[in-house]
Amino acid sequence: MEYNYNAIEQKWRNRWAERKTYQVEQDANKQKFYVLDMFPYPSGAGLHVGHPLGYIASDVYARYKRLQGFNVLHPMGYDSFGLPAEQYAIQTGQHPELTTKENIARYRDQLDKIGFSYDWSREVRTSSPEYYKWTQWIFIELFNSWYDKTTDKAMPISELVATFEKNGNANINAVSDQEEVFSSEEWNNYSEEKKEAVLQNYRLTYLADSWVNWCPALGTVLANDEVVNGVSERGGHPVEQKLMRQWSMRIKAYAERLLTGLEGLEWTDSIKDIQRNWIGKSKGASVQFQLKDSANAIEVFTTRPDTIFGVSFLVLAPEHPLVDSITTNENKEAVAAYKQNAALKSERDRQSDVKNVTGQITGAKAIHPFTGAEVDIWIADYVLASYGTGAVMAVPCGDQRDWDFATHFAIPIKNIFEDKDISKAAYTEKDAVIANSDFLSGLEAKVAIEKAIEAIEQKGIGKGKTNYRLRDAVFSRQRYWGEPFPIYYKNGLPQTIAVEHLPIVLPEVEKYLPTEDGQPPLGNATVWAWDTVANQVVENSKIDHQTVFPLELNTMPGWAGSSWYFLRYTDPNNTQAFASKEAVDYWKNVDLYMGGSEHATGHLLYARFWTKFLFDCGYIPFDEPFKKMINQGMILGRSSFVYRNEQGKYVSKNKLTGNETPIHVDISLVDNDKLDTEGFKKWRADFANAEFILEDDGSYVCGFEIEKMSKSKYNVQTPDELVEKFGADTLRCYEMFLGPVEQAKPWDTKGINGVSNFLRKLWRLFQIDENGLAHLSTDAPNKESLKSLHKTIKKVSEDLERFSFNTVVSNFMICVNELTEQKCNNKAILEQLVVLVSPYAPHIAEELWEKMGNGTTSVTQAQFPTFNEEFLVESTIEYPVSFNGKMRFKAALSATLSPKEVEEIVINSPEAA
RNA sequence: GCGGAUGUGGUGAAAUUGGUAGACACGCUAGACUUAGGAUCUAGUGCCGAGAGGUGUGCGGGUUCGAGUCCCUCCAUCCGCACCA
Repeated sequence: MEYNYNAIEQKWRNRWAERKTYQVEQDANKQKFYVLDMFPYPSGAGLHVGHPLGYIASDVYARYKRLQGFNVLHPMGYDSFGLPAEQYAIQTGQHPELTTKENIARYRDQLDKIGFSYDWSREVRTSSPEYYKWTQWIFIELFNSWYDKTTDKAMPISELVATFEKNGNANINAVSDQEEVFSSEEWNNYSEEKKEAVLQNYRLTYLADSWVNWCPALGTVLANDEVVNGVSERGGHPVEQKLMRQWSMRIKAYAERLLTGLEGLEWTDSIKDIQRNWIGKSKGASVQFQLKDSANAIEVFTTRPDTIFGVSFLVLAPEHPLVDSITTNENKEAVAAYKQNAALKSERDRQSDVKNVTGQITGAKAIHPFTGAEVDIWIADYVLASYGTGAVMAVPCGDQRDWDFATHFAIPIKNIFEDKDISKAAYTEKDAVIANSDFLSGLEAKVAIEKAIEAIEQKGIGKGKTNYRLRDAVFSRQRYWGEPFPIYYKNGLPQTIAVEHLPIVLPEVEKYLPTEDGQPPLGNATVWAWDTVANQVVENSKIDHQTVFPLELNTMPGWAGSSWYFLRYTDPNNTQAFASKEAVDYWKNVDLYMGGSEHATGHLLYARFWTKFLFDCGYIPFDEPFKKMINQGMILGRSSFVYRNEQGKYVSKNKLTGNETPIHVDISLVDNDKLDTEGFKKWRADFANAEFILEDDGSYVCGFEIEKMSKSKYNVQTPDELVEKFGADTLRCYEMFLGPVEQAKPWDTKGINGVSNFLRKLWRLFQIDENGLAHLSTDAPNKESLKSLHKTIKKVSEDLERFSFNTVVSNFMICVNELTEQKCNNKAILEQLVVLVSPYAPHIAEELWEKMGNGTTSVTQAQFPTFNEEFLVESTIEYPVSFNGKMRFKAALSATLSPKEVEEIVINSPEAA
């Protein structure tokens, strides 16, 4: 009987659903294993062949772990808040919820066809109120917490308030923006507004006026990771700096723990490095420079306190708060002009202008703390207001930027390094011996740094300090399709809404655009006020600022819901908590996380932050969300092009003259680079009367390019057609066979026949007759077949353990080829082979499993075969190696021996003795 | 500029610890069979050479009995960061 994959796959899809084969429950007797895919945003384009690559790999692994007896949690859901649905709503008026639902249905349909072993009873959607209720709850928890540096964890804000009432804030060691020190009396006499303003400096999520990345085209602010090269990540629109009152997350509080936590993670070095880089820790010192004509001092941050005797001027960021007050009269105009110029420059201009040295002297002078010399104070936009203290001590001999600046403005450069030439460039290595530096002279830089910090601290003008480049993350978005904040405003002060009244459900609006006076889209809602008596959302008209108050108009960013979703899967329908204690204690964190590396500085950092926070609060027993991560590479599309010339004719590739414009053409109209010209004419109205300049053989040859798959490039390969044509099992094996999952590669179906053949050969081994019966031998298996099988078991388990998904398929092929050649139809052998193959090709495995007489059980309940070395040993070859004039024997390292075994053979060889 | 990764046939790629480089598959060549198929089977296929043989993992060195693998220099490609003091 032929291998009819369509019928078989249909049959098992239904059975799995009926039997709830992949539903898992907590089971204290079984060890858990949590395999998770990054959940997708359900876009209108549907799933393309790139999506399933990671999903298939993780599904293979989940199935493998299940066969090993683990209780495997393998869920799926949707990151369903997002921009495209909202933009579609703006254009068409269709509610984003509707669009999202339709897209999810399509995704689900596509996913089901590929045979994933997801437990769909645990599906989560970030846009469902039952889910975002708990996103809102976490927000409130953050609002009600502050970071205590002494205990190095988040603590309840109520304890902080209690301390303020008793002792003021003098002994509080917090991560905060609070600079003012107050006593308990002062605190107790503060107004409510003042108290809240102070608390905002401590809360882990807070409202503050801050410089944010404002994207006028998108009409919203963006987090740093959403801005790439000065333009928005989505859409590539320009981004400018704007001072706005926004919610922020005090992620900086976790900078050090986010850094050290990386060490224990099995992530790739490159992702860890990207995060390290993003956090950007640097050690150094802060030093105060007293102003000559004022009581004020300028605090600078430096990583090279050892070079302090090389300071020849100070530079402030143009936005530095002291600039205006210190500038001398004769420089006022020039400084103001420089400041204005700097403010007008966009991020992008500033970046492209790096090589251009600019600056302006303020006329003010500071006193060098050790030499007492007067040093000029400049402003320049190479100093960033948002890093360190917004001021630097310039050491031109040791810093290239300072050197460039000094050279440009003809400022004398003092050399404080022994035997180093600084006439052409600064000497920036940390290996020089310091000279001309009083008590630091003669010391090596490393020693000098410590000595300098000591001296600075002794003088009381600064201290050793660590700085992080990581900024607090802006948490407000001026959008409709996101989580509403559980916040209302009383006298302008933010108030939280108690968890029992959550969720605060997204209100209906007539327009999804911002309001005319620039308010976020929720400003269009007419039922968007909070009644503190009835504890519900009521009409805006009822706002009286006594019992009914306005609600927050911003919504949360896309990363809010995705920062904790892995926790929700452990207990997705809980209405009393984000997840029960028992559930998170049992399932714990994700053992294997599969997803793209593009989330390195976004989702992956924020999820780690929230996990650490929830850990601090005692809600979860771990402080890292994802233990092991694999980053699947992007599958690229192969776009096809037609070329239109100036006369409007379409020119075939080999007839091009160079003056034609390439136009993307739908890849479904192209076969083997040849265009279906009739189909092309029908494709779009403007091509209906297309005229062609063809090849000599009368065909039209298209050009191609490897690009990211996207709807607009008409190069999207959906998995559906391949499932239809070859079957899901073939698609699964083929995607794994393509190469290492981590690697980006263009999609290409050339090799799919080979994989398809493999499954057919596997089918044929079972000699299934016209009545669908397998003809297998129950005799004792022969040695040769046992060897083939066990060689494969060994290889496959080793390869799966090291996540080498592609080589596994090759080993299956070798095994099937060998068994075919051996004419093996032994039941005991083939049964184990079926189990072995089932993670890759679950449908055919189930069918064969059934045909072997295991009708009542599923192959998913089988045991993963164990490797028995006794079937392999005789396959080793020994060969002589000439070594130091003696002859020795060493075993050839065929795949069948472990290093230990090889060692033994070397020792036991008579010649070696 | 800094940090990370990668570099192997016509193609996708294997080679886990330094031990027969190119497994497995695509493609290609020749043949067999046929109900002519995107079917199956057989043989061949790194490069040079008729052959014996030589040569070969981005370039150039080094360590080693032995290097795709370890070390150094350089080159190329990709990714991340980028006036971060």
